[in-house]
Amino acid sequence: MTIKEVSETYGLSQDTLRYYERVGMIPRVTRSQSGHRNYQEKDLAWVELAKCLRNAGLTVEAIVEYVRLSLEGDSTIGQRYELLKQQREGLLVQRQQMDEAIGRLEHKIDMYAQKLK
Amino acid sequence: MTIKEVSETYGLSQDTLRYYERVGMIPRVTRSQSGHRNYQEKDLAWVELAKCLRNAGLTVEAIVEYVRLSLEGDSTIGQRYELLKQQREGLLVQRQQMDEAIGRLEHKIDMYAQKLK
DNA sequence: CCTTGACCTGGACTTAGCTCAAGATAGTAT
DNA sequence: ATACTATCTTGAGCTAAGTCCAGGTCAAGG
Repeated sequence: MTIKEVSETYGLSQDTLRYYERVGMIPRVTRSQSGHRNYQEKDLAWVELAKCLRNAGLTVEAIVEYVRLSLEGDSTIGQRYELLKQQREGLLVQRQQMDEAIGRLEHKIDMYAQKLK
Repeated sequence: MTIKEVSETYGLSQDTLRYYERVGMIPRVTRSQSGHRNYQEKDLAWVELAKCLRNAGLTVEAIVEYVRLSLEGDSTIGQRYELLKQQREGLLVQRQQMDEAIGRLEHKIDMYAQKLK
């Protein structure tokens, strides 16, 4: 799969895909002999994971660290476990705050709806 | 309440509190005759709202717009209604993505826990 | 072959949201 | 009064996460 196709498939710009790779948010993508990226299944899986985690709010730094550990092999499983647990905690807090804000917005929306009647 | 106290109460730095006011994320705070901020109940309520919405991920821009409309009076209720509904949609999408990522993290965490046994 | 449109790399630029610094004024304790 | 701490304003600086650009290579249709 070319970078253009990946870009269209995942809704990430080509620049962003290159950036993700450059900073190590995904491992080095498979290339053709001439150097053009040719995404394989495994590359796509990394892209998908990176996109999912970024969307949820993980920092680039955290994802880079996770990928780095993953590439280092089984000796880092403990570290990856800790890292993911920590990130999950962050997301749970974040979700809590979000729910609070949503509740608040909902309440105000109802009030305004009343007034508008 | 002085800016220092507000800062400690809400966990926002004094600089951030001034910044929020400067950009219009909260209305101008009550001052003493000498010009020092002296937060009243209503000022605190704005601070609290701003903090809650920012924590949830609303942009400064959106909050500024909401505050601007609020200060303009009842004629803007319709616009505020629309604005809040839109922001709520954004948060719901965001929460969806977060839930997906949390699920994914959970799954990986379980896998690692298995391997670590 | 040759042109035209994708792709490459490296580095500069941008945007959002703070955060820090400087220089001046105010409040408070001795 | 003196000294020390808290606040004030204005404006510059910083970090994260892209985004854009220049100058060069590659590939596919005619």
